[in-house]
Amino acid sequence: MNGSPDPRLTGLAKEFREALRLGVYMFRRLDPEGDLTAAQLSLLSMVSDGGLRVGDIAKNLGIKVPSATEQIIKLERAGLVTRRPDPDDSRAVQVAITSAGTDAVESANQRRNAMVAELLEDLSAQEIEQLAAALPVISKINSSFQN
Amino acid sequence: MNGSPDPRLTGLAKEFREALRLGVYMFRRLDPEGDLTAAQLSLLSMVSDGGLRVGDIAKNLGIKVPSATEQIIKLERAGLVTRRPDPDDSRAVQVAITSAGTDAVESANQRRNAMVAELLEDLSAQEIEQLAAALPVISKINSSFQN
DNA sequence: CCTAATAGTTAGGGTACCTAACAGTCAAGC
DNA sequence: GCTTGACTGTTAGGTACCCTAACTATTAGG
Repeated sequence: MNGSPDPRLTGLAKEFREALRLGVYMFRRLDPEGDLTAAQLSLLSMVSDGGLRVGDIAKNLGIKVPSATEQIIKLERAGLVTRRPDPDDSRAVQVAITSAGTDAVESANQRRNAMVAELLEDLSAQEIEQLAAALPVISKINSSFQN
Repeated sequence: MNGSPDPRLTGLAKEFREALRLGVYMFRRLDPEGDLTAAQLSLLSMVSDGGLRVGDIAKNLGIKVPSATEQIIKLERAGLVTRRPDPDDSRAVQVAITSAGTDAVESANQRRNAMVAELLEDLSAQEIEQLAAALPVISKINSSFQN
């Protein structure tokens, strides 16, 4: 917005970007084979709490609508979600999870969470505290970036 | 290593995975157009402190050797790195940054750091503290995952 | 030497994004 | 009521970045 960056913030920004980069690789390697991909799991988790429209899914995932459509069609072909026109607005499409989808999310999340939990076991109590405290901050930064 | 996950860690693991997912999208969207891509910048930053072999680059980036070769060739074509056989081992290839590469890293980092710094400006002092404290923990988790 | 291990490259393939162009539906104003 | 413009998705075509498998070249051990 303005043009005068605080030098201290710039240093933190650099570290933060480095952590993000590491996170990208970590996230990628968290993908067990023969399972849902990370992108599919993210989408499926999102609709598991209730049906959503394609546009909302795209917005929440931070991707464009055509990319969301593509993923949704794949999941539909796999029998994990259903697509039907929104009764209130025939332009829109409601995406809902199937019971097979629920099962898939369940087991995929469980497996990945176990993988991560195992990594967290090596942390000290203080480190766990520090990590837990920072996660909401990261979410906040992300949502302010959505604009 | 064992089979009894601490339920508290599992909860944190879930939140952490979600933060990672957000981080992935954030990192990607940090890519200004007409600039280096995130992957290219990561690689280029890595060799900017001194020449490295292809295999080392791949290992540090957490990708396979052919993927590294591909990126390196692109960067070479763009005049940002040079490739030459390692004098001590003709099988190996030394990758070094050029002055144009150094300039590109410099400006790309500066631009991205400024973007992130701007996001950080919206945080409270406490949130900044919390974020700063967690970054080393994230790095630690990542390096323990490399194994 | 000859064989096994090591370092990269090439070839072929897949996922997940993107923009641009399109079709269908809704809503507002004349 | 019909047209116009805004909105919701889908289709088409393209790109970035990663992978495995197969190959070449070099090194090192027996």
